[in-house]
Parts: sequence; C-alpha cells; structure tokens
Amino acid sequence: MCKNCKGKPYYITTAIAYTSRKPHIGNSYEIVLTDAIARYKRMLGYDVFFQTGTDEHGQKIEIYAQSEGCSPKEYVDKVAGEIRDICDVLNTSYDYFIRTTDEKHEKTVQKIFKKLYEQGDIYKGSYEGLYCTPCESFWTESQLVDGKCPDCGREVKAAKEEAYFLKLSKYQKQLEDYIESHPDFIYPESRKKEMLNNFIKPGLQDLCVSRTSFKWGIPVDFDEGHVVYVWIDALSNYITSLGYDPDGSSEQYKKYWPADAHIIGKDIVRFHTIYWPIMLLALGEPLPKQVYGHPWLLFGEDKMSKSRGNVIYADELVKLIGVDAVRYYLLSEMPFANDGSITYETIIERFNSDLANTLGNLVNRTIAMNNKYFDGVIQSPDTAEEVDEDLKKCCFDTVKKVDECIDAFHMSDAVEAVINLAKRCNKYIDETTPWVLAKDESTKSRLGTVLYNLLEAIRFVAVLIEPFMPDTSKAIFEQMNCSENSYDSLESFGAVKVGEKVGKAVPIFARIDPEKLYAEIDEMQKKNAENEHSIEEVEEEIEEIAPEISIDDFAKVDMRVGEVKACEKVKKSKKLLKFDIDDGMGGRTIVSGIAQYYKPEELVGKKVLFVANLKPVKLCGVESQGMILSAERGEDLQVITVDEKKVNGSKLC
RNA sequence: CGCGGAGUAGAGCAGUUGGUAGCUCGUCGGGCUCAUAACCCGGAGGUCGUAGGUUCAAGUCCUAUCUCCGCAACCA
Repeated sequence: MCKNCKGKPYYITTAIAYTSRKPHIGNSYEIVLTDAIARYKRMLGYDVFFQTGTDEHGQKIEIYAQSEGCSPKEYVDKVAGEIRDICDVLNTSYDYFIRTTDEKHEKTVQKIFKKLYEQGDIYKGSYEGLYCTPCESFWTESQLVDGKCPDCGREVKAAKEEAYFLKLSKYQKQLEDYIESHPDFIYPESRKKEMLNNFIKPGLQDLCVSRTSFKWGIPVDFDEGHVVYVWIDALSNYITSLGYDPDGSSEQYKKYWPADAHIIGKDIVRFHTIYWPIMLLALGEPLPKQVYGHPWLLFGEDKMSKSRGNVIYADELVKLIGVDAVRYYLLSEMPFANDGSITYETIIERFNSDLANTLGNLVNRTIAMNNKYFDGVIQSPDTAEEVDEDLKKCCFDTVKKVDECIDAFHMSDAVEAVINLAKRCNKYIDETTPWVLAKDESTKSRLGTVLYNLLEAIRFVAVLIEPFMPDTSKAIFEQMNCSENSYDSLESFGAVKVGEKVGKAVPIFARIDPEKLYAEIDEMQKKNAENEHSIEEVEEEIEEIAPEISIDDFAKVDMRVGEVKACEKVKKSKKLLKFDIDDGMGGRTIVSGIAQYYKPEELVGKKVLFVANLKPVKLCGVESQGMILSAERGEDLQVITVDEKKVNGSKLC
C-alpha cells in the first residue's frame, strides 16, 4: 500500500470559473473530476489542498452588469454565489474557494506585477493599430470592414495605446526545455504536441498584460489608468491563495507549491502551459508538476447553449436523480481524451444498469440474505473454496486497478473497475447459491462463509467508491453496520466484524422509470422558460443601427450585380469559399467566409450583390477582390440574390 | 504539403512491445429465485474507413487515399 504518501502534501486545483453566467453541467464536470481525485488522494493519506474558485474581472462582466442594471461587484457576487452553490450541491470537498476580487488576491497580483516590471520582465510598450474611439477598440488592418471599424462602421485612425507586455520570448527556451524534460507536464500527449508545434517552436510573441480600455480589473498601482489584464490576474490565483508574496511567502505556500495538478478544460491549455509557467519562471518559482486538459461534455452532438434550449444545470439534475448519480454519470461517461456526450437516454441507462441493478441490488440482496438466514448476525468464515479465493483476488486486483487509473486521470476506467467488482460479487452469489445452502443445516456454516465474503467484498466496493460517490459509500457502510472504511484496511481481506448485526436492507438506488423522468424534465424546462430572460437573449437581439452617414459616405461604396460562374472551397480553410464572379468587366475573384452555410454548387448561376471597390486582400493565399453581400442574424446567414435578368455589372443606387 | 488525433458488431467504447477480435448497453435463447421484473450463463451480430506493401503471422508496422474531430489560420 502507500506508505510514503502519508502526510505528503498534494495540491490540486480546478480552473477558476468565469463569473459571466451560471455554469451548465458540462462546466461542472471539472469540479467533480477534481474532487474525485482529491478525495482519493486524501484517502491514501496525502495532505491534500484542493482549490477552486471564480475569475471575476474583465470587460465582459462590466457589460453584463450594465445590462442587468447593477454594479460589476454586485453582479459578480451573485454569479459567484451560484457557482459556489453548484459546487456544494455536487458535494465537492474543496478546501478553499478563491475569488479574484478577494482583497488578498488583488494586493498580491499588484505586487507580482510590480516585481516583474521592476526586474524588466514586464515593459511598457504600446499597442499599435487602428483605433476606433467610440468603441475603444484596436483593430488590425485585416479586421477592418471597408477600411472602417467592423463593429460600428465608423472611421478608425492609426493610434497607439500604452500597454504593458510580458517578455515571453526571454523564457521560451527554458520553457521548451522544461516541457521536453518533463514528459508528463502536459497531459494528454496530443495537447503537448499542439502547444510545442503551434506556439512555442514558431516563437512566442510578448504578451499584452494590461488594458486601459476598461475599469473592472485590478489597477496597476504605479500607473493610473492601467488595469491588469486577465492573464496575470487569473492565473496567479493558484499561488495568491496559498500566501505567495514576492516579499516572503507563507508557510502554507512553501508546503503546497508547486501544485501537483491543475485540472483545466482543453480550451485553456495554452494559458496554463505557456503563459503561466513563464510567469512562474520570471518570478523564480517552481512550475506545477502536471496540467491535465480534459475534454468537453456535449449535449448529444451539440454544444450546450441556452439558445438551443438544451442546457442542463447540475443542480437541476441533482434534484431529479440525486448527487451521487450525477457524479457517477459525469465520471463514468466522460472519456479521457475525447469529448463526451450527455443524453437523458444514457443517464437513465447508466443509472439503472450500473447503480440500481448491479450495485444497489447487490447490496440489497446480500443484506437481505444475512437478515433472512442469520437474523442479521455476521457469521465467521470457516470454510474455504476456490471461488472464495477468486473473489478475494478480484478485490485486491480492483484496488490496484483503481489506483493506476486515477493516477493516469482515466476516471471512467477507475469507476468501471469498481462496478466490475460488484459484478463479480453478483456472479459469486450465483456460483455459491446461498438459497440452496440455506435449505440444509449441514451447509449452514458454508452459507455463513459465503455471506461473510460477500459483505467483505462489498466493503471493498464501498471504500473504493467513496471518491466518486461519497454519500453512497456512507449509505453502504451504514447498512452493513460497519465502520472500517479506511483505505489501509484494504490491505487484507477480513475487516468485517464477526458477530455484529447488519442493518435493515433498504434499496440505495431505486430504478428510474424513463417516462416519469421525462415528464419531470418537461415540467422543469417549462418552469425555466417562464422565468428566463437570459443574457444570451440580450445578445441575440437585432443589432443596433449604425451611426448616421451622409449620402456621400454611401456613394463611396460601389455595389454591383454579378453572376457566380464558379465556386469552390478554398483549400485548407474551413469557412472560405472562392467565387469566380462575372462582373461584366472581365470577371473577378471574391472569397467569402460562408462555407458553413452554403455548398459551393448551390450558388453557381445565381446573381449576387458585391462590393466592387473594396481593397483586395489575400485570404488563405487567395486574393479576394470584393465582398459578397449577405444578411446575417445570429447563427443564420443568407446571401442576397437578385433577379436573373439583371445585367452583370449593374451598379446599385 | 501548418500541427495533432480518430475511423473496430445496432449504439457507445477497449485493444499494451504484431501471434486465434473484446467490454458495456440493446437484442434473442436458457438458468435461478436471495434481491430493485433484478441476478447468472449462452447465441446472433464486425472482411477492425479504403487500396496496396512488409511478415510464417497485422486492428496493431510501412505507403497511398477518403472521411470526421481538435489546435492554428481564417469570416472583407
């Protein structure tokens, strides 16, 4: 067993959740996954520190707060509360919940920023680009529409914004060496290759770490007007909470840092394996041992979103099927490297098959037999047969298997291993046929042995399942009237006490009736629809009318009718279609990013409208000499077509 | 030729260093009755994306090709 992990510190974190809105169940996977690992390590004897929390700054939050008519702080308090509630509803055992609006965090971030500035790793530079004053935004040449701001259509002017930059390039080599020499640092492997090949090897660009365009952030204390931009603020949560301080860190920090594992979504691997390590290198602190970028949980094939009406929230699902069932589902259904998918069908399937039939029924029938045949009194195991040895072996093998799986973050395999042990127990019952043994007084002692072995094997199950389903583990121990739930007790077979009386047999998981569940879901969704006026809806409202322009402004845009002669996908691109347009003037090529809405052949022969005097640009290597007009609303897009008889090249007026 | 991953029974997935193709759910048949119409056993169902090649032997190695996905690029 694990002798050298007793009392050893183990620091594990989730990413901090952005407080823009209530997270759906896909977002909640991470905290359950991390919780299971934390609980397991605790059981092994590690001195675990498990941290989660919320990321609460940024322009987006400013905007959301405004649309809700409250201050950013009020908004963030509300959402952070919801997020914390979900963590609690999911019975997660975090030791600390950090908020980036905590005073201690803000103070430390300012110190970190200053330290990096003073030692020259952060320098003041400027963000050069084309600036749209009303929008307070910078654009690159290629982002402009008609040479104007793509957001509001107004003029932009070349401008510089002061900003602070972190010298990533300085530490590039050091980071690359670290990644190469620590093969487990980025996990899974494919993510590591992505980072190395796409970002690090081609060369890192210095990172902009401050903004002046919004206020809701941690102020740079030595330069008024500047606010620390997301990276340094959010990422440093992992150390500010522990008491890191450039002027001398706390004992707690020295004990737990570096982190053993950062559990994060695959979308933010880049920040955690490039920016964060470089910040730490610059600060002279050790790097985290491992970063696991887990996959996403999708609804069926689709991403979850309010506008699709397929959002499932963790707390609602908990109301329907219970905490442990939700935890079990998330852990067992999510593959290790690919995205998982959630459907009510599979939820029911897994619940009924694994939890009710296999596990719940096993406990129920075993306890019931003990009561029925021995009035609940646990008998001494006096006989031994080959099947018994096989059962014991399976118990020990399962302990080992679970350990290996969790170390490799293969949670679904770990969970499956425990369920397989329960299956082995069910088989054991069939092999030993206790009901036959009960008929004859001469086989009574064998019967007692069989039931003893079953109880002990179930005890193994109950111990091993604690990290995944803590309440269920407890419930099993209660029914067995047993308290020996330590991991160390799994070193040998036989901790169940002879002579004790088991409790009453009460089903732990009642089978789900699919129709009943669907009815409940319908009702819940109806209720939600009634009191939902979500932020997402606000976003999807029709766009505001752009500022007024004069007839002269309009006259600058030369729009013409053209006929699509040919159309094909631009190689190596996802969204681009290349059009050959007959413009009545010898033809031209236009590239348009509408490949996900149209198949190339659909538009051939159609007369379309295009902007004829737009400055040509290259897109994915193809020169585009104009812009095809289309109407867009949310996820929907349609190319504007005109009457077949219109002459190619006709000018719009 | 930007980087990487994946294509295996109706569905969802395993298949380590090449050596008789497995698991879960579903389905069909059988057994049992302690238990939550549950549990146990067995059957059917796959030319392992396609085409070549290496080998005594390939899902597993090599080459080509198709399709999907992730990251990057990109939405004039």
